[in-house]
Amino acid sequence: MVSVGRHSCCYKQKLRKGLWSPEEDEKLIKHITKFGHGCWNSVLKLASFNSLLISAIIAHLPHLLTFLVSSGLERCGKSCRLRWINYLRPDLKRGTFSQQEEKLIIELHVVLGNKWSQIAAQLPGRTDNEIKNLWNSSIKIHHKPLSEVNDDRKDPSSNEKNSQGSYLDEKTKKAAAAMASS
DNA sequence: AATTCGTCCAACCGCGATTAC
DNA sequence: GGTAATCGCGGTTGGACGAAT
Repeated sequence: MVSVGRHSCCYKQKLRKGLWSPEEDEKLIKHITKFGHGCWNSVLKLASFNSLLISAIIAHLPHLLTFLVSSGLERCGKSCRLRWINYLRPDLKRGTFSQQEEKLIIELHVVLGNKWSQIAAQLPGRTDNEIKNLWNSSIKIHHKPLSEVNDDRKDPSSNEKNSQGSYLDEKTKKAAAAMASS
């Protein structure tokens, strides 16, 4: 079985790697707006198809060559998926995490461990990658037992601990526990 | 002003799970 | 049922950038 860590298409074709350019972002957004984001490999396949179509057209329109070729998305589906999820999705919040969000992450981590995608599911507008980065860069270093964290971060204006000494509401806690057990 | 160091974050890699043929 | 392709996740890396020297 071929290792799929790096898609076979990435070996067969000379696909781009590294940082995304604004043009590539625009191309990906356009594609997803048009075709949706259910099948990530279609991004590449359709982009390739478009390239073929475009090639036929530009054979007669040489002056359009530069623009049309540059519009091809030479990325594998996996890379496109990641870019969309972590950066281009319209519902992303971006910006710094609030104290409330940090507390929630810490508490969810106690229940879920390194299940970043499940933690991210409890934080609308945040990605698993963002949360993972936050954890690895700051929270992990200063991580203390939850009781100490609560003492340190107590903010009377916004958050009241519930009866369990937790900032998680019961609904969220139940959801987290259910996910952890399943 | 130049260099080194540390931090942050976007993106890649490898793997397991799932789906398609 | 077996194999290949695809998806999604978590771990890790590398580069950009600011702070310190």
